[in-house]
This record gives sequence, structure tokens and C-alpha cells, in this order.
Amino acid sequence: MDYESGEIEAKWKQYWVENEVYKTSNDTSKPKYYVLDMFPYPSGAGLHVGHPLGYIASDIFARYKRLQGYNVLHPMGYDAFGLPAEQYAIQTGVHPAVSTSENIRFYRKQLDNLGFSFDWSRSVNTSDPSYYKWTQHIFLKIFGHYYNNETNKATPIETLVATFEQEGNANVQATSSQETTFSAEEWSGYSPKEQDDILMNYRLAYRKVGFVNWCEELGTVLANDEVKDGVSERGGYPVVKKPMRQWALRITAYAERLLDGLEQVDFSEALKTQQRNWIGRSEGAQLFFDVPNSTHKIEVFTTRPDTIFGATFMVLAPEHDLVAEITTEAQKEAITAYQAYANSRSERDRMADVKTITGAFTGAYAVNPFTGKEVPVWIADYVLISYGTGAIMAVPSGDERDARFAEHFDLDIVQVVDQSAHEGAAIGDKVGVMVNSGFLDGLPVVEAITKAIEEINTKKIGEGKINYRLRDANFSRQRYWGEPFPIKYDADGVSHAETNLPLELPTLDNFKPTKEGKAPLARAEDWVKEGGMTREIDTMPGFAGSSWYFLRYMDPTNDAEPFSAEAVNYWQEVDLYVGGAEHAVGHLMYSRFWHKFMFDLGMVPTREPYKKLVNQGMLQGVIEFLYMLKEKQDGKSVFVSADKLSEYEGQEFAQIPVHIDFMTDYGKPESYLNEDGRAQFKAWRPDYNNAVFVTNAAGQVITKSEVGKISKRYFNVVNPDDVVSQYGTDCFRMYEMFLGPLEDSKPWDTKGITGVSKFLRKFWNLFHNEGEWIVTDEKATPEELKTLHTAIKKVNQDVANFSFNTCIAHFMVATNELKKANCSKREILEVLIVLMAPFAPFITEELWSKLGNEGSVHVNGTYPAHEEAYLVQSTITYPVCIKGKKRATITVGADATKETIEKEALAVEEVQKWIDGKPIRKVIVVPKRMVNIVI
RNA sequence: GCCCGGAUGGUGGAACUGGUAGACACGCAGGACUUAAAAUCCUGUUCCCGUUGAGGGAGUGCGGGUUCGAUUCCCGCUCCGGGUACCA
Repeated sequence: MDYESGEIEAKWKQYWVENEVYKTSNDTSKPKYYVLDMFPYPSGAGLHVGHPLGYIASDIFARYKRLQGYNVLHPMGYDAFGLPAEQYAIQTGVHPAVSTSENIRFYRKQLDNLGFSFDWSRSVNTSDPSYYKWTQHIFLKIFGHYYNNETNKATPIETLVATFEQEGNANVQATSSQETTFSAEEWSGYSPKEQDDILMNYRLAYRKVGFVNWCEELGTVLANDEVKDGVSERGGYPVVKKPMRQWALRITAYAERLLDGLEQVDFSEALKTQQRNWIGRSEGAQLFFDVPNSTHKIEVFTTRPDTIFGATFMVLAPEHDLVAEITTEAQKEAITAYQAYANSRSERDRMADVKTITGAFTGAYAVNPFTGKEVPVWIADYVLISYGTGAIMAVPSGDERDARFAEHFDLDIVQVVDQSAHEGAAIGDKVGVMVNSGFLDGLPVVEAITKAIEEINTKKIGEGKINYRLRDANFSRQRYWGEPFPIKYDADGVSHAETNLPLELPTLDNFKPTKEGKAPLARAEDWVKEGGMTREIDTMPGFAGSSWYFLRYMDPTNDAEPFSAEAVNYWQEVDLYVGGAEHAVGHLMYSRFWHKFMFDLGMVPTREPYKKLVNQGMLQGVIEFLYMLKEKQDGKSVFVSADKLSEYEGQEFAQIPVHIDFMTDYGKPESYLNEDGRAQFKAWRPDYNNAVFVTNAAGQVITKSEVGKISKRYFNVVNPDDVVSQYGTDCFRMYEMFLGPLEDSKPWDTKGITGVSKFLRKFWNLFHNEGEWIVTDEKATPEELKTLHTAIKKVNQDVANFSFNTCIAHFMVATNELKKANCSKREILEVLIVLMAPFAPFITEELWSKLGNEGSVHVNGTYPAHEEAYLVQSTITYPVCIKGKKRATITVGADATKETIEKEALAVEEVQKWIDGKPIRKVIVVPKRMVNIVI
């Protein structure tokens, strides 16, 4: 019979479901292996060909591990809380729960079309109350703990309260934002609200005032991403920063452990570096500058305390608390104006823009504690309120940005580091010796730093300190479609944990914030009022549910706890995690943090959640553009075929994206719109209803093809279902892997798929000739065994390295070689089937059963290991190079020594001709590679 | 701006620890089969000069460097992608 992918795939898909082939047990003697995908957000657009890239890779690996005898956990679920569903609800009135579950059904249908070996009985959905019950549960645990710096772990808040009651907080070693000390007596004297506020300074989940991007016009909070040049991306309305009391997670308590943990995980160095930079550990000093006429001091952190003699001014973030207090009457107007300006710029813009130097003088002065001189205090938006203390001591001679600021505003610059001995050293490099710096003069920079810190400690004007760029995670969203906080406040404002979980989202019909700017949940008035208490109306961010979902897969239906100790002790951690690099710092950092917290509580046995991480690259698409004359002719738009542009020299063209469905030969360079396509285009874009097309001689309008994002806005989304229905799942899977290295971004282009399609037919035809089954039990020849074992060796290596594209190339080579040798021998082919089973699960299943084997190859097959004996070479051919240029080749026995090879090479007539009597300086023999003669 | 990547034929890509650059495919060209087309199969295909099946030169984004030898290591750029803390 001929290869009919559709029939075969339907048959085996049904077999898998009926026999629960991929159902995973928590109880087995086999060693475990956990292969996890980053679960998708089920968006309304459905899956496009880019989504399955990582899923196919992980599925191949999961199947490979199963064939190696592991009990493999390979689940899939949905990250179902998120902004798009909420925005869709605002636009259309469809409840997010409804659109989300519809999207999930659609995703599931698409995923089911791709031959994955997911155990769907373990699926999770973060927006399902039976799941977010446990997200809330874990949140309450975080809320109920503080970070003890002596034991270096999360500790119940009750322990802290007991200490406060006994001896106050003076000796408490904790990561906290508490600034004052109190005695046991004082503690007892505080009101419940005051006690609650103090505890907030210690809790790992706590409330504090933070700044959000507020758009009055849209009545909502925006992500930095949604703010462009100070206005909202949607609508272009002004955006300001607005202080709001919000929940935060004290991830900074775990900064050091998050850093240390990177040592023990198998992530790419690039990703580890990104995480390290995100945490941004820096050693330096905390310093306080006196401000005459103020009771407050300005706290700064500097990595360069050695340069303090060069600190000639100070800069506060425009939002800094002290600004209002210290600004002089004369400067009030300027400061207020500048604050308004800074307020309108997003943090992103402020960081990106180093060319525009802006700032305002407060009129106040601070005292440099080392020089004793008064230095002016400015505000400027290059200092960020959310980083460090929101204030800096500016050393224009030691920092690029300070220097530009000083020059621009004509402030004093005092040289403190002499870098004249270090040519090419940049301002800020830690080289040179100190000058104009009192007791530090003459010291090299590095020593001066140590000495300056000593002095700071002695003078009690600060202390040596480690600072992190990492900030506590903002955990509040003024949104509807997220987990409600299981927190309520009594009449005094004291926070209380909800005891009855899950606390479900109330039903709303309007998902916008209220007119007063309160989060949407405020609209559910009955829900908010609870037995004399008021509920929290913020919801949790998207990363809440995704921070622990991999643990729920281990025990997905448990309704007594998030997951049982038994399950987590068996599965331990994720062995392989596959997902996009865009999550390098967000999700990966937060889930590592949650995991470490749960480790402290003894909930999980491992310190890190993910043992190995592989990042798949982005799939790009081909965008088709029509050339349109910028100037209309007779009031009509004119579209010109790309091969007719020369006739319009000197005229300007606009590029208009075309829906790829209208194209003929989509993706090919000469793709074009035929008459039918042009009619479709006009119907699709009524604004070009009366357009004129300038066609070429063949009556075509050739388009310009460009590589870019796969996106709705370029009308180039290719649905995997379409590809599958034309070529089959096996072919689609193999082609996605064949496109290039998993980790690189690369363009999707359907046209190359025919190569893989042909290969699958060739593979099928190793077993069939004109539809007849031709497999024999003949013994394989040494050449055939060599082909097979070379393939086994390479495939094993490549799968282990996730080099699936080269792996598929080897399948093609092996198949071509066997075809040429007319080899249809069971001994060879049966092994090849198992090798290929993870890649092409259906065709291999069919052939495996046709060979007379019982059951599924994916359960009963065993991944082969190669035998070295078949790969031994008897001779090796070496290129002989003279001064690096290849001039001849020699063939010698595989066991030849270096000396023999050298002698053989020199004996070749051709070589002697090139040497031409010149003295030989040396001969380099690289075993198994080449011989190079240097003359 | 800052942090992390990437760049190899007409196209996607291959190349082990620095050792014959272009595996495997797509596309293209020529041929076979066919009344024809499609499909399939065979041959060729980095570029330039040259050609009898010779031979020669250049070449891995750009400019330098180290080395007998660099796609690979180092320095300086250009362009593209990802992240930049409320997109997921």
C-alpha cells in the first residue's frame, strides 16, 4: 500500500487515546524524567506555526527518554489569566472566563493535531478555581512568613511577633523595610493597625506605595510596553505616574540564593548572565548626607565610595520624598514643572534617553561628609525612584552621566582618579590612583574603595553594603482577570487572611476600573463587603499562577493540598524545561523564587525547580507587500507589479501588506497576485475598492517578500492545521525541526516542506515497492550495518544535544544509502524505526506494527545504542597542505603512526614539486584530519 | 541607553576541542518518463577567470590582530532579533 499519512495518523491517534498510551503513573520502578513546556496563554488568535516549535522539540525528547526506559512526565496546560481576555471583554462584553475556555478548546484541538505525547489527564488551567485555590494558598504562606537572615530561610511571622513581644526588634536579623527600632513595651503599646504596618515591613508578601503608569483617559493602568513617548499606545492619551498602595513580593530577600542557585543548573551561559545582571549584585557603601535645615538625611548607595571627594552635587529622583521638603521657595516653580515633565515620561524612555540632559535645582544643599563642603541638590530623571535609594551622590569625574550633567548645568568637576598611566581607560573604570582625595591620595582605586568603606564605618556616616539592582516584585494589578487576593481589611485597615479558599472572582458585567480609578473588583460591592470587612480589590499578576504550575502537574487533582509530598518526592524537579528566551528574567526568576520559598517550608525537596533549560528561537514569517504609488492617479490608488517598477523611476512607493491567502506561490520570490487574488484584495480592503493594478506581461502583480514577525497585522499567520492536512503531522513535525537549530530564530517558509515529505515517502518505500511489502529476513551486509550504526551514533548524539535538524539530515542520508543498496532487511529497518519514532510518531507506529510487533513502538520500543565494531575504518584519507593550502591527498591505514603519515605525505611527487627543494620548517600531522607542511 | 544573542551560496542551514567551508534540503538549470501537464527519477549548481573532464584566484556581515592554518579565538564597528520589571 502507498503511504497515506492521513489514514495512518487517524488510526494511531485513536489507538493512543483508547489504550491511554501516554498516561503517566506516579508509582513505578522506572527512573523518572520530567519534560516540561512553558504552557501557552490561550489567545484568541489560536496557534500559529511558531508555537509548536518548542512543543515538538520537547515531545521528541520525551519520547526519546521513554524509549530509553524512563517514566516520563510530559504534561501541558494553560496560563489562562491575562490582559488580552480582559481587553476583549471590555470591547465585546464577553466574560473572560467564557472567551478563555473557548480559546482553550480551540488550542486543544490544534495541539491534538500535532501528535504530542502529553498526558492530558494532568492538564491544569491557572484560571480554574480548583487551581487558583492553591495559588492563593501559597500566597498566604508567603504573606505569613518573613526572611530570617540568621537561618537564611523563610520563617513564620508568628515567630517574629513572639520576638517583638519579648524584646522588640533591635536584635532581629531580617530582610525588611523597617527603619526604626522599638522595644517590647513599645510593641505592646502599638495599635493593631500600627502593628500590622510594622509587620508589613517584614512579610515576604507586603503592601507598599509604588508607582504605576496611569492613563486617565483610558481609566486604567498601563504596562511600560503600552506607553510610547509619554502617551498611551492605544489612543495616544497622556500617561502619568501615580502612586498607589500595592502588594509586593520581597524577592530581594532571595537575591543571593537566586544568584548562587545558577551555579547548579544547566542553563545556557547567556541566560545565566542575563539573570545575574538582572539581580545586579554590587558591593559598595551606603552613605548619608546631611541636609542643613532638614531633619532628614539623603541616603545614597555608591559602588565607588573612593570617589567621594569628587562628589560635587547630588541628584534625587523627581519622585523622591525629600524633594518637597527641601525645595526652596525660589525654586518651587521650576521643581514642580520638572516633576510634571518627568512624570510624563515612562521609565523605559528615561533609561533609553541619554542624549537629552534635563534636571532642576532644588535650591537646597547637602554636606559632603568627607570634604565638609556644601553641594547643590538637584533632581533629574536619570535617577530612578525604583532603583537603589532613589538618590545618588554625583561624581562628574568618575561617572559618564554625572559628567554630562555637570557640563550641561555648569557644575563643579573635581578630578579624583588619575588614569594617565592607563591608556584607553574609560571614565568609571576601576584603574588609576586617587588624587585630590585627602587620606586616599596615592592609593590605587581598588584599595581606596576598601579604605573609604572603613572610614565610612568609623565615622558612622554609613556602612559597607551589598546592593542589588533586583527590586521587590510588584504583585498587584488593577485588573479583573487574575487571582483575587485572599485578604480582607477590618474597619481599622488591619489585614486579615481569608480562611475559606478558593476566594472566587465575583461575576461582573463591566470590567473597567471605576470612575474614581479603583480596580474593577470594586464594582462587585457585595463581594467586597464581607462580614464587616473590606476585601482587597487588586488581583495577582500573570506570573502568580505560572510560578508553580509545574508542581501541580505532579498531582493535579489533589483537593487537600497543592500537591502531595509523595508526588513531589517521586518527581522531584523538572529535568528539562523548554521555552522561549523572552521569559529569561521574568517568569524564570519569579518561579525560582517561589520554589526556594517552598523549599524553605519543606514543601519541595529541591532548591531549584528546573535542572536543564533549553530556549527555542522565534519563528519568523514571510510578509508580502504590494508596491503602491504614493500619489494617487485620477483619484485612484495604483499598485505596480515589482518587475514594472523601473517604468516609474523617480516616483515614490508605499508598501502595503497583503493577506497571504490571496497570493499565488506564497513565500516564493516571484509570488504574485493574479486576477482572482486582486479581486479578493479589493473586497478585503474596501478603501482600495477602485484601485488600479499595473500587471506584467503575464498578467501578474509581483509582490515584495520580506522576512518578519508572524503576526495578525502582517496577515501572514500560517495555521499548523492547514499544513498538517496537506502534508501530515509527521511531516510537519520533522519539517519544523529541520528548519534550523532549535535555539535560533528563523523564518517559516512552507515551500521547503516538500523535501521532508519526499523523505517520508522514501522511508516508506524502503518497506514497500509499488505498494507491496518487501521486507525480508536476510542478513545485513557489513556496509548496511555500517550505515545503520553510523546513523545510531549520530542520532543519539544529536538528540542528546537537541540538534534535531542535523539529526533529520542523518535520517535522510541513511535512507538514501539503504535505498541505493536496495536494502529492505528487517534487521536494519526495525532499528531505524525506533530511531525515528520520536520524530515521526505515526509512520513509525504503522511500520512497527506491520513488522508484526505488538502494541505501540512508543511503549515497547527500545532506543538502540551503536556498536563501535561496525564503524571501524580500515584506511583514512588525509589532505596534504603546504602552508595551509591543499595540494594533494594520501590514503594510509587507520592505525598509521604520525611518523608514517608524515613520511607518506613527503613522498608524494606532487608535494615534492610544491616544496621545490626549499627547507621544511615543520610538518604538522593532525590525527584523522590533515597534514600540513610548513616551508 | 543598558543587558543577552545572531549574521556562512539565490534560500533554510552544516562544519567535532582552531584542521579539506557549503552536509542535508529548498530553489534553479539540463535530462529521462509522458500526447501534454502534474508527479517521480537522474545529473549539475559558492562566486569570478579559464576550459578538452585541465587549471587558477577570491570567499563565512565590515575593519584589524593572533596562528603553519580562523566560520571558530582576541580587539574595534555595522545591521538584525530578544529582554528592559503591568504583553504573555
